[in-house]
Parts: sequence; C-alpha cells; structure tokens
Amino acid sequence: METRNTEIADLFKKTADFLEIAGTNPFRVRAYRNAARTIKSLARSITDLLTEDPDLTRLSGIGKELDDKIKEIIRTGKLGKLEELEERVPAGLHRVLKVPGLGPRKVKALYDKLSIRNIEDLRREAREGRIRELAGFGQKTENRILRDVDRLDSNEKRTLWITAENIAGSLREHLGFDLSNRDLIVTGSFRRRKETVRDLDVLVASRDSKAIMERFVNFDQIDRVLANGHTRASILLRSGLQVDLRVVELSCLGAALHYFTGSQAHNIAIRRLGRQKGLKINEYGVFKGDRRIAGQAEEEIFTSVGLPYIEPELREDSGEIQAAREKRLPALIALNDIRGDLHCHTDDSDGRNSLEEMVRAAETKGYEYIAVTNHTGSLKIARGLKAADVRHLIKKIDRLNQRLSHLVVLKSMEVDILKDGELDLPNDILEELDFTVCSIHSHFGLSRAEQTERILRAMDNPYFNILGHPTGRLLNRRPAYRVDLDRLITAAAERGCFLELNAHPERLDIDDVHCRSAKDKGVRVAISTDAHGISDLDFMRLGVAQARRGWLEPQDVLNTRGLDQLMKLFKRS
DNA sequence: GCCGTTTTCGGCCCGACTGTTTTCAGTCG
Repeated sequence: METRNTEIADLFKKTADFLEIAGTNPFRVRAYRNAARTIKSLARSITDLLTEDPDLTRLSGIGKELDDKIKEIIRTGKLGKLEELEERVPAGLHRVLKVPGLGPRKVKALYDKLSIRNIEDLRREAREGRIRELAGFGQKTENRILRDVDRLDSNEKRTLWITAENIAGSLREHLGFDLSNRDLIVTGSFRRRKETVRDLDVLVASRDSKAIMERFVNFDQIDRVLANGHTRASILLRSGLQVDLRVVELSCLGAALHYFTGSQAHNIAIRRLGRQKGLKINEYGVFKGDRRIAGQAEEEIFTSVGLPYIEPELREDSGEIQAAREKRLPALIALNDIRGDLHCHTDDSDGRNSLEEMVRAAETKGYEYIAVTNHTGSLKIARGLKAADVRHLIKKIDRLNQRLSHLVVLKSMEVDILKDGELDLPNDILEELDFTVCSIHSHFGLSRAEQTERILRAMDNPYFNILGHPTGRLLNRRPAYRVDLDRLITAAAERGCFLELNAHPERLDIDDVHCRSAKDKGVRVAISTDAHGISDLDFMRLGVAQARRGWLEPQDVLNTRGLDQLMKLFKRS
C-alpha cells in the first residue's frame, strides 16, 4: 500500500513545488500540498479505497480535479500535468528551492535573469558575484547561498526524538529553568511526538524577552545564529538541529502553545473554523473584532471554535478535527495503562543484564509481567539460543517464577523467520513457550512479493503470535525492507496474530499510519521495548507516544491486558 | 484547486524577521 499512496503524494508535492516556481496562485499550490498530506496519512491504500467507492472527493482536500489526477497516476504511473510543467521549469530548480532563504519568487528571478537552472549554475553565479547585482538580492544573500549550497543534504537530516529531548534538557539548563518549571515548553513536532524532528520549537512565557534572547544565542552548542529579533530567535546547533525560540507574555501562553505546536495544517484548519465564526486566531489569542476573548489556556482555543480539546499527538489535520466535531476522538492510551513488556533480551543472548536484573527492573516499574525473548540460533551475531539452550532457559524461568509474587516472567523467544518462512525453532519447543515474537533479521533484499510471502508463510505456523519490528527500518540508518504491510495486517487479523510497535528510539516500528491501519482492521498492537538492558525498559514511553500518534486506545493494545486475558489472546486455533 | 448553516464565486491563517529597501517583498514556520 505504501508505494501507491507515497507515490501519489510525492508526485503532488513535486507538482506543488513546480507550480510555485512557475508563479501559480499560491492557494492552488496549497491544494496540491494538502492533497499530498491527506494521501500520505491515509490509514489505507488508495487502491483499496477505490474498490469500495470510486469517488475520492469524500477525502478532505480532494476535489474533482485531483480525484481525476489520482486515477491518472494509478492508471499510467505518471502525471501529465507534472510532465508539462517540467518542460517549462527546469527540473534542477526543484533542488535550488531547497536552499534556505530561496523561495519560489527568488528562484524564478534567478532563472529569468541569470538562467540558473540547477545547483551548479547557482554556485557558479554566486562565486562570480553576479547574484548580488540582481534587484532584490544583495551581498548577504549571495554570501548565504555560497555558505549553504554545499550542505543541502545535512539540512534534510532529521534528529531522533530522544536526541532532541536531550538537547532540550541542556538548553533548559542553560536558560536557567528547572525541569519542573512549566514556563519553558518544547512545542512543535517534538510535542506532537513525531519520531524525528527537523527543529526544536521552544516557547518561554516571560516579560523579560531581552535577557532570555541574549542567553539563548549564547548557548554553547551553537554553530551560528540564523535570526534574532525581539520575541523570536533561531539558532543552528553544531549537531545540525535548528532551534527556534519564541518569548510570549503569560497571558498569551495558551494561544502561543497551540500555534507553535502545530501542525501547520492543523492550525490552518482551526483558524478557518474560527473565521467561519467571525473570529481571528493567532499566537496572541482569539479575537472578535479588536476584542480578545481567549488565549491564556490552550483549551480555550478549541472551545472558541466549538471543539473539545485535541491532544497534540493527533494534530496533523488527518481527521482529528472532524472526529472532535463528531465527539468521537479516541481516548488515547497512556503510559500507566501498560501492564508489562513483551520483548526483552537478557545476557542469555545479546542483552547486557541478567534475567534476575531485568526482572527486578520490571518489578520496579510495577509491571504484572515481563517476557524474556532472546534470539534464536540462526542469529549468531546475537548469540542466539539453540533448542537445548531454550529448554534450559525455560526451566530457569520456571524456577524463578516460583519465587516471584507480584510479577510473572513469560517464557518466550524472538524467533527468527528464516528465508523460506520457516521459524528458527522446532514446534515441540515453540509449544512450551507462552507465546512468540517472530522477526526478520536477514535477507532484507528480497523483493516485495517474496518478503511478504515469507512472512505470511511464517504466520501460518500456529505458534506465531507477534510480528516483531514489522518493517525492520532503522531511523536515519536503514530503510524498511520492501513488504506489503497492509496485506500482513489483513493476514494477522485473519489468523489471530499481532503486530509489534517496537519502542526502540531508532525503530518506532510500526509507524503512526500503520497503527491506525491495524486498529481499523482490528489487529491489536504490542508496544514493546526490545530492551537489551534495564535502562532500555524506559523506551516504553516512546512506544506509547507513537501509539498515541496512531490513535490507539488502551483496548487496541495487547499489553494493557491482565495476564489471564493476555494468555487467552495468545491461544490460536 | 478546494469549498459552502453567508456563499457554486470569491474567498482561501497569520505574524515575525531579514535583507533590500526607503516602505516592503519574500521567506519561514
């Protein structure tokens, strides 16, 4: 499914960029971008939706024209409109648009006046001093182009959420706020809990913006200052992360919090609702004419447009506003709904802590159960266990369980799915386990069809319970292997299997879109840490955050269940 | 190009900051 939806979204995004350079009406450009976002965040494949109802104008932001264009892409794999644009606008300008400070108007001017058609042209003209001669350009712009033109790729780098959290902690310390002080809030995609962030949006409520700004631009991790105004400043850190600071008065904090949390699309949708009610909404508050009627608390923004409060994780304009209006917002899962961890390693395979240490850590968390899921034999690099070792470990866990009073250690394994879809342990051993997590650790290069068949075959084994880290991606390091996840979710629903949401900060696998997809098809998700040491058990909060982005409620999640119910769910038949 | 409890045409979120300008366009979020 991903390919089709992503393909359509990418073509629309690209069309928007080219239309922008061509100088089209900006609202038309926005229509393409909105449609791209809508399609990308769909929980189901477009082709699926089409078989149910050929009219796609029921999707928000898709009208008659774009409905036709989607069908054109599905039919031909191409978009005529884009090809037509590419004849008028050089393809290389797409990349020139990525240079910070160069928007569509400036790019068009560079093309019209200096015939700049790509990054190489841009670099040459800047070096030769011709850009500063243009009307509307100057020395500073030229210098900036020369500085930034060679690091476009690092601009596109995104920072892991957990890394951003660390940086935010250092910044908070530097600015002199203690962690419990509610007056420094990290907003933006960080607050929406996106798995990676491009920048950090920091909001401070204070009267004394000058002192804070001054300290901010002297942060020790800084590479350079990008902007520095009265209430707003931006810095680039050496790590490549951009940090934007905004200082507002306490009386505006709620409105500013809503505004800076975004997403931009969500804000636009909320402000449009405001306009329909004759209100103006900005970062300072909600206004009726000149009179400010709300803005101190974030809830007031929603109340003013007649909606209940919407959690930050849902604010992507992907159906949350309609759900709010119809009073069917999900009651999102929270960390304290979690009753155990279903994927942990010990030093019996590649973990850093012993079984006893992991169990004690789980007890400290107040868990009712923890599953020990070591690797199986074919994964030699992780010192995977052979059948005899597994039997030995099972006995060890049985003995341990007799001593424990508040917590049960579940006997499990992270079973390798072999190339042919066989599981890496014989069924007579699998039968002795409480359940299994089955994962792919090899042959990532199979074709989409082969990889899908491989996993489907594994799922046919009656002892297959949870599909571990279903796409195998490592954020910023390794793309997902090619697989038809939509089909796997359907298959899991049919067979009574489950999907893991691996909470490791580099995995967060499955993503938010597929959480929604699983929920829609009635497949429950196990939020698991894949801990290789006691400190990793804390990754659970990241998994829960991702689940919230995926609209999951406690009942959609496997490990919110008590032990008895959990064991019943693991019995396939 | 989308959209409609005021609309099928005429709107479309809103403001800060920079650089290039002498009052503002372009970019960004």
